[in-house]
Amino acid sequence: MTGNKRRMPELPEVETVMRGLVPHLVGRRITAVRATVDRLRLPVQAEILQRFSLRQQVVSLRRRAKFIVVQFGNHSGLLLHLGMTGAFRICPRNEPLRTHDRVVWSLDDGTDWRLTDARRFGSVQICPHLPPGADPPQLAHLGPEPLSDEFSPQYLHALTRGRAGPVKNLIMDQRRVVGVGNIYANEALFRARISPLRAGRRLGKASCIRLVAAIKTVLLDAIEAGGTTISDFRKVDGTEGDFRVEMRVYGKAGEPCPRCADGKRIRRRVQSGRSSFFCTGCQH
DNA sequence: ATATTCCCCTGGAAGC
DNA sequence: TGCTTCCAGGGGAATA
Repeated sequence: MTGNKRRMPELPEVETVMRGLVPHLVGRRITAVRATVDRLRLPVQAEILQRFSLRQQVVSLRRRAKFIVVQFGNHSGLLLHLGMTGAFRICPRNEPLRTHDRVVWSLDDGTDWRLTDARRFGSVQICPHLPPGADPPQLAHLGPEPLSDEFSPQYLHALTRGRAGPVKNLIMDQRRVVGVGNIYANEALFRARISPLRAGRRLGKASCIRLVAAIKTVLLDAIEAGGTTISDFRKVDGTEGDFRVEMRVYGKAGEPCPRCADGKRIRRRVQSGRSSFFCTGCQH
């Protein structure tokens, strides 16, 4: 079965990780950088990474989609992605490297900031020219943030017009709206009582209102739940925050629907190579 | 143009 | 027990 004991870093997790890093990184200066691999999902350009981050001071951090942007003081910065298994850790500089430590930034307070990523689906990119607050050019194609006012029922309705493809693919398309991964796409569609198989063009205005609200709610709930673990993150002992947002359908194939009175079973179906979980009784 | 498939990678679960 | 196979998913390239 599709268990998810370990939560993938979706938008709420990335937001929480970013917030947890702030007190450790902002104001710090980078004294050394090294990589233990040539590439993650993308090549890790160690020399360029060195050239642009050495002696730089971290001014701020922000999240865009599932990326973390680290702003340096000289209009440069880092663009980071955790992929499927990535995590950051702050630890003493003399701590031995762990198996999956991929990139290590040494900081001027004697600590190391390390990216650990077993499956190497993450990425570390340098942004040589990054004005404060600007989006790195690598992110130019991204759609609006799901929690912004720009992501409205009107917006969703407009972009579903003429779409034959399933609505689930649509809300996971980063060009339309960012940050909705497979897990929360399933959960949001369940909350909105919309089948993941439904064609985009068959979404009426009422459905768009429900779906936009469901996406925002499920993400906000998860951020709130993650927020309670930020103190854990700050313990810096490598333990991961455990999100306690209750999944209602994801990974629950065969279990009774938590909403249908007759207890119809949750179905699993593969859509574009990703598992969809839904109830045929209450999602249409 | 849109819609779908494939690939990167590893560890844990399931199967034999 | 131990080996093999399957499977998970983000994102972007490739393909139809």
